[in-house]
Order: sequence, then C-alpha cells, then structure tokens
Amino acid sequence: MEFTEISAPEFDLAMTLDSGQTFHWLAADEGFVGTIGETPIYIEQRGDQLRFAGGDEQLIRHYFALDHPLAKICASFPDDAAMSEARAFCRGLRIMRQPHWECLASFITSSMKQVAHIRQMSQALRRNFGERKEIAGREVFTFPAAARIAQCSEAELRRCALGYRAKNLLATARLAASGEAHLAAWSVLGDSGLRERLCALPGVGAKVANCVMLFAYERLSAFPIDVWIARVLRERYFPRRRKMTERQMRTFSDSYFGAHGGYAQQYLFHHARKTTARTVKRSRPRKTANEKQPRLSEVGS
DNA sequence: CTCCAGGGATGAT
DNA sequence: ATCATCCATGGA
Repeated sequence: MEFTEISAPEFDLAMTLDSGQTFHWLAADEGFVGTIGETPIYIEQRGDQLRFAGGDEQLIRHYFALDHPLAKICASFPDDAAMSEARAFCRGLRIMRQPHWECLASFITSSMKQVAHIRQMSQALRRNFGERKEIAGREVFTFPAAARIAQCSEAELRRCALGYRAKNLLATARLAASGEAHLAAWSVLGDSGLRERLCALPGVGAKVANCVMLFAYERLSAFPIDVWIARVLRERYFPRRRKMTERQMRTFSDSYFGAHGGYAQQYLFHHARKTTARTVKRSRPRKTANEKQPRLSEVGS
C-alpha cells in the first residue's frame, strides 16, 4: 500500500467525520475508509500529520477544506458563553467540501432521523446501488449517481429503510439526472438564488437547503436550524422567552453569527450533540403488566 | 415498552 | 401568514 503523508495543522479528522456533515466513513485500522467522489480512500491522523492512500494530496486538501483559515474563522464567532464552550470543544473541526449530489441526497434522507440511522441508510444505498471499490484491504462503495437512483423503484429505495423519504429522493434524483436540476451549474448562483433552487426540489426545505449550501457549496454563512440548534438557541440565547418561532430564530441567527455562521452553527451543533446528557429518563413509574394492550394477531412478513 | 430524531408537504385556521 | 397533522423507521 502506497501512503502519502501531509501536514494538516488545526485539523481533527475523527471529530470532523463524526460531526454529522458526512455519513459514510468507517473506522478501519488506525483511521477511516470511505470515498471522495469515485475515489476510495484510507486516511489516518497522527498529531498534525495525515497519512492516506487512494487519492492525491490536492483531493484530500480540497475535500477536508484544509485551506480554510480556521483560526480566523473561529475568531470571527460572537463572544458569548455558549459559543466559547463550543469553540473550545470543537477545536480542529472543519466544514468539508462534499460532492453536490451525495450531500443533497443524504440530507433528503435525514428528515426526522438520528445521525446513526442516516449513516445506515447511506450505507444501504451505497451497497445496493453504488460501485464497489477496494482500499486498504477493505471494500467501500461510492454513493450512487443521481442517474442510478433515478432508475430505482420507490420500493427498492424503501428497502434501504428510507420510509416516506424514498418518494422524495426518487423525485429529486430524476430531476438531477434529467438535467432539469443542474447542481453543478448552480455553483455560480448567489446564496438566495441557490437556496431558492434547492428548496424547489422534493424533500428539500429551508433546513436541508442550508445543510447542502454549507456542506457542498461552501456557503459558510448558511445556518441550518434543526431540533438541536433550535434547542441551543432557546436555552442558551433566549432562556426567558416563552416560545420562539422559526421566523424569530432565523432572523436572530442570520444577523448574530456573522459571515461564518455556518461554522458557528456546526460547532454549536456538535458540542450540544456530544455533551448533552443522554441519560435515560429517571425511573418513571411503570405500569404493571396486567394492563397490557391486546396485540394484533401476528401478521406475516 | 416509550420517546425522539440534522423535516417537509399539506390542509385547516 | 401561522398551526396541526401525517409521514416510516430504528436507536436509546
């Protein structure tokens, strides 16, 4: 195996891959295996050094955005308690540059799903419809192109545990495959124009559009508001307010977090998700078993 | 078992 | 314009 070694200061590979922006990298040996576009990659980190196989330096630097001026970006965050905690916790976390379609498709499937399950759906789509590759003695699968998904039936996609999301993924895949939705060409659009195009796609609303803008189009001010971020805004920024509407959160975040709001958002998201006590609710008194609901008679699978 | 998850589309106020 | 409901699935 041919390895290349490069310097990558101010970067935390494991945290970046675990921060809920990409969903397919798997732990392998001392590092991870996955794909960057069609290229299978093995990559590991030792201190400030990255060792990788399967791609070239330019591909790695671009995908992991090693050129982003992370210190300056972090210094641009607003100076408040929640942001300072997140910034300290997320040192080395970078916003990657993902392929347009792969990112869009992944976030269409993300609706009302935990990160762990989005990973599961991504793997299922790859294994069933992607191209098999080998790297570091392991098999990896590329994310299926829009044209390949467009050939699938809704039932095939549902077999990847997509549920109601299958219909949206299929419809958007057809638009992308036909060229009616030309994702690459949209790179030249301004933020509002790009957001408008994305939101016109089936299964894409403001939240998914902002994720795709941030993670695939390098729009670093895009600020996705999911249930975690909404909770952070309510609890850390407006603890007195009785209720905050989507509109109020949007107005605040767009004006408060600045030109790199997307980075700030990702730091707040990752910090909240990794530190919020996930303790099972305190021994809630349980109903005794004699009130058990009558079960439907067993149905065949 | 219950609760919840990187929401969106639709129809009713 | 805001609000309620439904949509599937599996981890915790």
